[in-house]
Amino acid sequence: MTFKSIIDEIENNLYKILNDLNVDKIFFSVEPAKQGFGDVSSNISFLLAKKLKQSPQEISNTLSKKYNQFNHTLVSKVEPHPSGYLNFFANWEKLNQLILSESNLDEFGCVDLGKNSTIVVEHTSVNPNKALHIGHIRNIIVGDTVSRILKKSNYKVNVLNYVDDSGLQVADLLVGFKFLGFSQTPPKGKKFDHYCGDDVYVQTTKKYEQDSSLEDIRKKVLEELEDENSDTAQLADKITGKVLENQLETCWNLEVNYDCLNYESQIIRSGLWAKIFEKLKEMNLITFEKEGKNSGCWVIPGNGKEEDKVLVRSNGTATYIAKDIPYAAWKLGLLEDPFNYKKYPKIQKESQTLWQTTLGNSTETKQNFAGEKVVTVIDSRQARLQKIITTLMDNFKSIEGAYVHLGYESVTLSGDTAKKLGIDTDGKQAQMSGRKGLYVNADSVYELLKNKTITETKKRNPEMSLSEIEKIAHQISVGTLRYEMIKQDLDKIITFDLEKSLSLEGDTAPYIQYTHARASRIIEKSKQSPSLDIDFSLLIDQNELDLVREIGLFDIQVHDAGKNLSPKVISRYCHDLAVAFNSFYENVKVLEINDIALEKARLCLVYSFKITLERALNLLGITAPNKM
RNA sequence: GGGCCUAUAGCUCAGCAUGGAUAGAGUGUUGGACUUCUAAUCCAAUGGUCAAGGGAUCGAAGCCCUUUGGGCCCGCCA
Repeated sequence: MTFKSIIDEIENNLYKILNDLNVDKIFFSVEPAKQGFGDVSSNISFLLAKKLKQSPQEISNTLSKKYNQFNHTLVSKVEPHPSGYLNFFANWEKLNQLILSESNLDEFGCVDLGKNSTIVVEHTSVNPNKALHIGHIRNIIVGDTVSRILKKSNYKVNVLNYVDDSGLQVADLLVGFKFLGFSQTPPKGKKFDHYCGDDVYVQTTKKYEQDSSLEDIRKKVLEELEDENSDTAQLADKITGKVLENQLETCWNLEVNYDCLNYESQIIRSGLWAKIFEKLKEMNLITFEKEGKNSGCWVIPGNGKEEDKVLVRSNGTATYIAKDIPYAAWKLGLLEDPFNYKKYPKIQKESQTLWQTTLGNSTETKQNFAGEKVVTVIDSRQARLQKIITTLMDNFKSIEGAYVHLGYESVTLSGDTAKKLGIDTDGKQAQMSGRKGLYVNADSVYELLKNKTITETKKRNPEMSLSEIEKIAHQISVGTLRYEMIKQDLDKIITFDLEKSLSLEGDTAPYIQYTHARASRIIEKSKQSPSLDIDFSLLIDQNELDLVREIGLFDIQVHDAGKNLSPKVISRYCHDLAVAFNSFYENVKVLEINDIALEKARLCLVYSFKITLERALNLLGITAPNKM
């Protein structure tokens, strides 16, 4: 049991008291208290004030007296506060034991939101024509972190990456290679994805402005892409395959894995669209326009003042959104699966198998990556389209809310950083643009961070081997980048600045990782080994109790994060844990205190902190070194 | 014109879902703490008409309405 046990005990008893007083059920709060107001607080008296025609303070008085008549093992004192709040003080000897014991279990922090059901998380989904930039990284890290939190919340999670390998952006790349004479070999030392994005794509799109005849070529290339046997499609497969591999390397380096890759080209060739189209017609969800501006088109009628959305053009071809509908339905398992599955040839971290769809034969057994629920991570500029898909899916599937669009605001570049990249915005932040070449590559951010952290680590550990320094620097760099991407709410724009965003101090991953290193060193240096066979009543210092309490809040935070699909909840929790530990570290000595029993008790607490922080950081995809 | 998001300390952000106590962090500035379990740390000072106005409430940063500033979206492009 965790801190939640004392909350549950109080809640139960308060309900019993209400019953005694013959008061209707009300929903009061019982929450961890603010600093200086005991350990747990309830607002129950405010809510009763009107009903009982008494002041909150009087009610708190009554309730605190009554509370003592009920069974309570975890509460040592109830105190009515003059403000009206009812404050509870914990029996820390018991709570210490409960929380510290529980924290040693592997399943500590697990909650049961999913009831072992299956959920799909789709994220990344970048056109395979360029390297990943810092904006894509927000999507990837949000998606990966949410996946990890959902796993901890007892969902079986299938992580998908949709590869847009047949759109305009790919066609543009092919125009560059086939007609503008770009070599298929990048300059020495440059990754192929960087070369495609930085050079071929940017320069090709620039040429469109100068030479309008290229537009026809582009159109032709796009058409040829549809025929999988054409030379163009074969070349596209080769090039997008290489870019995709480079992109995946970037993701894997950031500790992000996937379960399956879905290719847009295959969705199109699979015939899923025709099936969904029939279904939409049968269910009367779309209409054929006989007049007006959309004459001759199949449209999804807009709600109220919303514009109708064209699904099938008057020439019979399907629009962009028409590719997303079958994919959404496929993810929810609403369609017969037309795909076979084969293994992606490269190995992911922890040797997790990465599958990919194929329309050809496969010797592998059929896989199933559909879920009862689906979370699609796409930035909120696509909110309108996603809303249409969500509504359609609600019509298809009986469980309401089965399809969720998890939106987030974009990453922009600070005025300074944009200027460094050659665009003067008058100090204002700037939207990134792949076409204009205005972006910061994820790989280069990682490299910058790594060089910085190598220098810092060397400074502090001059005797350390280079390989060890590299390993630590990697952990800190990945941590820093990942933490930056999720520490604020999804609806806040992240303004990325090459200087400021790479800080290693303050509310950053290294701050948190550092507390882990401190804890590790204490454990390493102690002659005792951490154990639960200790006298729990020895932990009485406020700094100790605050730390125990913070550890005990883990499952409550996971529940919050999982329920609201909110990664930042966990990043804040990690930060709070670290703050509590630093405060403990400054004020409470563990080693050389000439009291073995006390050292053992504190060591148990330090160990408990260390493994809880590791588990919480693991939800963020961050590992903490033992030394740094 | 319609829709979505946003406004809290000089700057970057928590808190808002579920209204209640003294509105919290980081950063910045100023000062202090390393012969100590690692100073990527800690402590102190500084800093707020919670965008503005109205409403409902015993009580609003939070709920409702209006206004304003900022961002994004609204193609038979993807």
